[in-house]
Amino acid sequence: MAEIALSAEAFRERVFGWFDAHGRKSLPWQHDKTPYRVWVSEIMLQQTQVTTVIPYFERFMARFPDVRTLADAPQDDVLHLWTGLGYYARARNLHKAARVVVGDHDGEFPTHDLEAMTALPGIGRSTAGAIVSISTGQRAAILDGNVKRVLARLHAVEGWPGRSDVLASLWELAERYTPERRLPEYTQAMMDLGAMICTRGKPSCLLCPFEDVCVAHEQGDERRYPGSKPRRELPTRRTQMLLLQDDTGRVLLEQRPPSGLWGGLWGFPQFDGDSELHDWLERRYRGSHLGTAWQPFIHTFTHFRLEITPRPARLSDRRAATVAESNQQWVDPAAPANVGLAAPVKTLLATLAQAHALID
DNA sequence: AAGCCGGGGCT
DNA sequence: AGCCCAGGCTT
Repeated sequence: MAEIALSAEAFRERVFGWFDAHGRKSLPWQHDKTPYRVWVSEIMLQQTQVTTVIPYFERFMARFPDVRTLADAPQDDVLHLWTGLGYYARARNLHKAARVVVGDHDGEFPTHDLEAMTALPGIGRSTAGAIVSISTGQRAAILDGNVKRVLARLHAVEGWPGRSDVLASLWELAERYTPERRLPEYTQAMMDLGAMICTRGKPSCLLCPFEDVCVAHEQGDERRYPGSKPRRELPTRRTQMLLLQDDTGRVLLEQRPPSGLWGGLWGFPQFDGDSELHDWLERRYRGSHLGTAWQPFIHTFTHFRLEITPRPARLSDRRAATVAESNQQWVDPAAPANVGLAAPVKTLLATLAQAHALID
């Protein structure tokens, strides 16, 4: 992490200056900022964008105007108003937490006690900080996705925030900058900066109050921060592709199912293993001669690697080639019909066209 | 530490 | 068609 040429106090002053001029001040949960309303909004906003949340929040408040109403309601009613928002554990936890607040805290959120707040189902460290700072003005830090992005770029914090050391650095910065006054404004401002200026893809650095001190901006590489999740090693699947030729050199293609991998494209008959291949060949093209397998090769997708073993084979019976089902066709490898071909299939056809004479 | 939850918006 | 989003919980 790099330090910046700006004191914590100077940082706050710029945050407030920017918020007063440009921050959001009229979202539905920004008036009547009771712990209850702020809580519901924060839970709804977890992993969910503001514009999506607004109508849900309005309906929820109309039906459950306070924590006791919510606690008294059947869970089905709560889930009903959550339908379409996703992450339904949020709704179940919300309902549970309402009952805890009513049962254990006399209907009042324990906003004087961050630990008691985080003990409520569905409220972690950041959400607790948001509820407390926004609804009571007490000093409490937040570190949601927006603030992570702002701070990671400002200080060029390396690494993926899923790592505990990176997260600890970001929390340290969050705590450092959190002011003593105007907590509701500060908290909202930091989230607004992340959502409106320091956006993930194309940040508006020209409009940012920290354009002159931001280390990521100085590096000209804002998108490098926060570090992205390290890609897991891709799993490898294996498949065999049957290159079945008739005695004129034409090869059999089948159309794949309309959806899924290579949906609707044409490819060679594919098999997971030898026995499936043998069974199929025996049943459909009895007496065909299966040649020596070609060298397997790898085709990479976004989410897995496919090891393809080409299996050349030759029809014994010339008449079989004249019979093709509707999802099959015999094509000349040198001039395949004008249909969609998956990349490795296209490659194999080209190879086949060249190596034609070698296949027996 | 990693997987999971989920619909919607964005590129 | 992925990737990401005002995270937190479970394993």
